[in-house]
Amino acid sequence: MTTQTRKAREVAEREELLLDLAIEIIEKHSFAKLTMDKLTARSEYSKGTVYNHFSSKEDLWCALCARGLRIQKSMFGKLANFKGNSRERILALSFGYELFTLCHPILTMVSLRVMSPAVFEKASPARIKALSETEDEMVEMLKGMIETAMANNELSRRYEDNLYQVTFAIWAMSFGSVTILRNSTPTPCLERIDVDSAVLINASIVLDGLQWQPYSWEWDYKASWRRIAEEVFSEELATLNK
Amino acid sequence: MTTQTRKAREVAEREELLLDLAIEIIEKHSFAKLTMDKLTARSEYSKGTVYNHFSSKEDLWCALCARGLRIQKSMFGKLANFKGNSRERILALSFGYELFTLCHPILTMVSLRVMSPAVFEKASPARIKALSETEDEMVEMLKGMIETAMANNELSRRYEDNLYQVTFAIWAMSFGSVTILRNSTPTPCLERIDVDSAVLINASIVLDGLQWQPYSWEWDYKASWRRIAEEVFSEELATLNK
DNA sequence: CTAAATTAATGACGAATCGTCAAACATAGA
DNA sequence: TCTATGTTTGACGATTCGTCATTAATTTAG
Repeated sequence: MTTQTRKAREVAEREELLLDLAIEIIEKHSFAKLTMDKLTARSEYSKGTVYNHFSSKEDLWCALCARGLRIQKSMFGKLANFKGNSRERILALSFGYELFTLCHPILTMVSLRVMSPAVFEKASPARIKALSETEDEMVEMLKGMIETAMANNELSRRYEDNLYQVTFAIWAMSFGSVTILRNSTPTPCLERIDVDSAVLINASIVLDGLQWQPYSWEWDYKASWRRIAEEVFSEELATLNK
Repeated sequence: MTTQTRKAREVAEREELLLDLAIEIIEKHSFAKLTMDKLTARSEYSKGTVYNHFSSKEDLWCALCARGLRIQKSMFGKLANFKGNSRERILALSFGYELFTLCHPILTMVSLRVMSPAVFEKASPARIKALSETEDEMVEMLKGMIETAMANNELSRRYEDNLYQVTFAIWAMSFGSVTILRNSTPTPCLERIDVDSAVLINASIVLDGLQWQPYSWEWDYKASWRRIAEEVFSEELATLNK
């Protein structure tokens, strides 16, 4: 029915609007200051309506997290037409993830917070389903790239029988590096490393460890890093430096 | 004065007691259910006294986090008398960190939560100082091990001029692996890897990438992992399996 | 086009929580 | 014993969460 779909679209649009407002509140004040009352007050709707969208505060958090994952996925999708060797393409993923955390620090912080059973228990099932599906799609994308490279003999066959282990290694290093860099309190260790290249170096160490060719000493991956910035993510970088 | 020190000791003991109770509350209910009122009710003190210890709820979180770091540090201290090559000793650190998250899941969860500027802003300065000092001590311990190994030519000299970068790489991989494994929602990727050896494998990939000798294919690090369990952490493992 | 039925929006309200502070209490020294 | 200093108490105001009876809007049936 056309009225049905119109209604659904309006609801979806309102939800996006509410998420925009929620982000605005966190930006202006802080994560703790995001309350349902404030969100209601800032919107042109009432509390009940807000609760029609988000079954609880935790559900709102998950909705923000889901938006973050949607953005990540769309950023990863951009490297479909990026030409480069398989290692460069993996690096592009790491680049994209770091760039996401820079462009959307609030959504990043939210994902970190949401990562806990206590939160999931209070979120609506539909929300959780959407969330984990998007996550799986991204994992599968990374795994697909590893599979192809393995078929082409570009990395060690030692982990051939469990590609998910390799996926996990790359994922864990990206996540760990970026999370510590961007969310940790300032510490002497972090002050003494080059923040701009830390993620590239860490990814390179992992890829070297997987004997993923060409090795870091056989190829100028700093140049690749710059090329990824220009050819894939110029748009995001422009808005970031505006 | 002896009364002074007695007073101070009593206060410190009471603080530890309150932390025990806080953990108990989170264990029995959930992180969100830990309220100052409940903590007060469960203790034999009043709200004002509890607030004499913790300037805010966030300060209480930081206190829990500080306890976690103290425990981690004491666990790392245990491997002073562990005999093994330098790679095995690094692995023992990863093992210790993972074991900590298994023995103290609540403290681990808290550390993750606390990792945000918004929380630190509401914690007392003294608490933050204690926290970051303990953290630095652990980073320096790891860095020291890397330094020694570098001096003995046991890993690539490529990162010689910035040992903190190597420190960060190992730290990021350990943190990322454990955090995703233990805090993430169940996802197909994680269901298809061997959770018990994932941290060892990821650490091995990083160490191979650093060309840290002997390589993972030249040495039975699974045996090292078992040896670490027996020789260093048998005590903790016993309480874990009780 | 009107009236009934269904669906959506509203905001006042109860319960729970945070952090404060004037008053009660305890302790140490004169 | 009495005073000065420090500690403990719990009632209280201010917020916040989530609910639900009431009101408004929309759809359907006649």
